[in-house]
Amino acid sequence: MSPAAIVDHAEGESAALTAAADLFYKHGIAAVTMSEIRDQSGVSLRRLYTLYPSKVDLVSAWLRHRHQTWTDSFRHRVEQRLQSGDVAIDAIFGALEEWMTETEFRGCAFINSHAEASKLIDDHREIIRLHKESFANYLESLTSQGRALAVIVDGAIVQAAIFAGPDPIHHARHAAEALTAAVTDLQESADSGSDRGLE
Amino acid sequence: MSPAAIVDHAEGESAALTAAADLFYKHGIAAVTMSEIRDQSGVSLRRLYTLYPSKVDLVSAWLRHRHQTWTDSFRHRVEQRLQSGDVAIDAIFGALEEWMTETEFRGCAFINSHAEASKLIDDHREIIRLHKESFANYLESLTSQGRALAVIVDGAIVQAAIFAGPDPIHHARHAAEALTAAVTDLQESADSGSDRGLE
DNA sequence: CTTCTGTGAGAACACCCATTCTCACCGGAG
DNA sequence: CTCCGGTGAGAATGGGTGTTCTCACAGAAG
Repeated sequence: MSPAAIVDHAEGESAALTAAADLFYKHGIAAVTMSEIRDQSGVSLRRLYTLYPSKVDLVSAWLRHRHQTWTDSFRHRVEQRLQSGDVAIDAIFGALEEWMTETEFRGCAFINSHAEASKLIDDHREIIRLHKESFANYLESLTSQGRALAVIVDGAIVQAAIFAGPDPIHHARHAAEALTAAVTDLQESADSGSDRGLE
Repeated sequence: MSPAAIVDHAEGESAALTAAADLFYKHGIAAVTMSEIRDQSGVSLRRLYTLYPSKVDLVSAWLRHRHQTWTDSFRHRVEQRLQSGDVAIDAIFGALEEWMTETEFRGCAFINSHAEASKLIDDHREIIRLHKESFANYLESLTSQGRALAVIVDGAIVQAAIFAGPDPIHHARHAAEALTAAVTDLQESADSGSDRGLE
């Protein structure tokens, strides 16, 4: 039971999950075969099935893994911007835009998976709900109006996947600014928020 | 070539399309087999394939049909509310809420289809884009900020499909009101020009 | 009546895929 | 050295699916 043993046991696991993540995200769950995952990962079918007893288990592992990595990456980007002096809305939408302009961007893995309706097990639906719930909570910790902001962001993600351009995210940012500005107005006039170019 | 002949030629076509529409929307495209469409419609496989040479053609016909029927239904609901004196935002979100609370609601057929990525032909992607484009144009004819509103609405649809409750649509309406309120502020009071539907 | 066209019912075909199995092989244990 | 558990490569299995084909039949035309 040395540390090396643990590494040994996990051998190929990370390669398999990485390949699965790449393929599932790019092509959708149903369109990817176990053989393709073997080809891309170099992990044999036999080992694949000892690591994940069925494709369902692999999908499940992918969704959990995706939740972790995506959340980490997004929060990291947001926090970087916050430390650069960005206000919350700018940090959030800057991070989103950065993600959406990646060449591999194909929308939200969880929304996409949810659309493959009948093939999903209840287990998967639960992970999807939890991811969206977690994301909304995070936005809520950054701004008031977090739930409404989450709706806007999901709309932007979906439209960015359908139309390839940058318009959806700009419209979303515009809506988000109106949303938070309205609250700011209510919250006392305070200083005169000179509307920066909302572009 | 009497009118009866035309009817004869179309015999079963409507039944086939109705069944396909129901099944595709409920279960997703890939999950529905031609045999299931035959069983539910009563149209034999042979006739099915003379009407639609391949499943791809049937999917294509469904998307076009869905665009028509959904758009008609939505506009009808909106116009009813407008005539009842609702302001544009209330008419739009009232119509949406009515749709989303139907028991068969499973999100937007176009967003869902788009998520089944690799199985879609370019033809289908184009229909999906056109539908969203058309919808945004319609919102734009009803309110200023139509594009941003379209983003919010898509977010609400997606979240309503994931979470079953009414919260997403309420958050969306809240955001939409903030959006138009902000513009109204800028535009001074002014009167509301009632745009007739275009197209 | 016969002939021809088009149909329904369903078998047949030609794939594809998740999952399992075979078998030769390799490294460690005794 | 032999023995053995676990492995990779890939074939086999069992089931499913889009599409086509067979065949018997119904009805219009001659």
